[in-house]
Amino acid sequence: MAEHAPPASPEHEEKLERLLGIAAEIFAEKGYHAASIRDLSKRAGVSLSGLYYYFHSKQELLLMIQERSLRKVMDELSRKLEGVDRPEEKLRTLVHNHVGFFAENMAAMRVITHEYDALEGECRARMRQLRREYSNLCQEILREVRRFTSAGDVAPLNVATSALFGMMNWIYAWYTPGSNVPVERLAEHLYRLFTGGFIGHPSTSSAGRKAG
Amino acid sequence: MAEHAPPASPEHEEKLERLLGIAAEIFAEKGYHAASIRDLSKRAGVSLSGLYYYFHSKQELLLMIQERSLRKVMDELSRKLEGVDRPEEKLRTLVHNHVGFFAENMAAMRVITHEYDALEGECRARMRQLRREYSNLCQEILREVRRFTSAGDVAPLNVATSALFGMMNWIYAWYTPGSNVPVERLAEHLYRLFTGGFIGHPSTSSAGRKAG
DNA sequence: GTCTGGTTCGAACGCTCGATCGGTCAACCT
DNA sequence: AGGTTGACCGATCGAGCGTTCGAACCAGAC
Repeated sequence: MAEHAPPASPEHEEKLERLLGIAAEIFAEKGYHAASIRDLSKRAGVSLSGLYYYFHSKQELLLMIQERSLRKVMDELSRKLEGVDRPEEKLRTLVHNHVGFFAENMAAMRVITHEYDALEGECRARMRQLRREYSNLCQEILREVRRFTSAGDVAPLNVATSALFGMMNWIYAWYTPGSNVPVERLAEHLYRLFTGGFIGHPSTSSAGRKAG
Repeated sequence: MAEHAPPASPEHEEKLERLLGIAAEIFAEKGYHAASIRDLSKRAGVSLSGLYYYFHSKQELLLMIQERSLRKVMDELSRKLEGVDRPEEKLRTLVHNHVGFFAENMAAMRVITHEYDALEGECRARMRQLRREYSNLCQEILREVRRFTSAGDVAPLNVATSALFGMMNWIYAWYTPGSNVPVERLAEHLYRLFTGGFIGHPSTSSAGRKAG
């Protein structure tokens, strides 16, 4: 192993990022197993064997796409959470960050949610760890929200967490960015649906801004 | 076409159902493209070519799994909805039916939600139609709920519908039947989360049963 | 016994896939 | 000028894929 160690030169990293982006698009379109390295070769304008200079295997390519993207989501969330104290506002930040990143980076996010099972062995373990971290962070925020509001035990925390991720991740199945529902509005809708529910409760809650 | 028309004899149908069940399991485990007809051949104890007596192609096999399963869900829902008048109860019935069928038929439901894009051309169109019917039914129920309750315009109906399906369909990513959360309880949790939200509203709603 | 038709099978075809290997070529260092 | 190295490529390998085809099996009817 370590046959061709990543030189990490800026140009190298730049081209790698470009390849990962194109690969994410292809994986998102056709699915990991149906997509071929030859597809990537054609669309990127790089020879088949030339691609293997940037990754060891198709598996590693998939892992890099997922790991880098999810890390970006988590890093940006951490940054945005600095200075935020109110639990409900933390939750709101998480939803907006997730949905926003999702809409702006549809291909990669689709690969994360849809091709997780395509990872094998060590690769799967690495992503499982990262996903768990993210999920735990979300669950802890929910715990705070519950403690600091009148939230009863409508559902166990893990069920609520999964439900929230379900709402957010299902976006890829129906939402097309640039539709009549802008991203920020969509995020706010999902946030309110989750906290207040479809029927909603009288007043409470944060932003009074509504109007359409 | 119509080379070997389905004789529809009881034994034929029975064996076909068995094959579809096993195929659903394999597709659910490895994904449509990663799974091979040879896998099905081995697990079913039928020769490779013998399988093609029951379907014309891998595509048709996938279509049959999805179409039959979703139709079952919809038929059973229609049956359960007979005699139900209150909109909220209709919604509750839909959620319980969907989640219940999901948990009891995990493989097929996973194939429906996860391998829809693996369908091509005519097959995709057929399933799109069926999915649209189901989704529309759900959306109409939500419309009724909104009209007959104090439900404000927390979110557009299509967003709410998609959010609900997201919550329900995401189950396959985390829930294992027979865990510490029984299916009926899970369904009720999701129903309440969706209608009342995570923070919830004072009283309202149906079943007063809570306790843990 | 033999005919018939639904059912099953072994063997093979053509194709695409992920991955490898030896080689080329410009850029840089000494 | 000679040598090293990072970046890239054409050709190819072996494996597995979906699908086909003709032959065999095996009830029950005659």
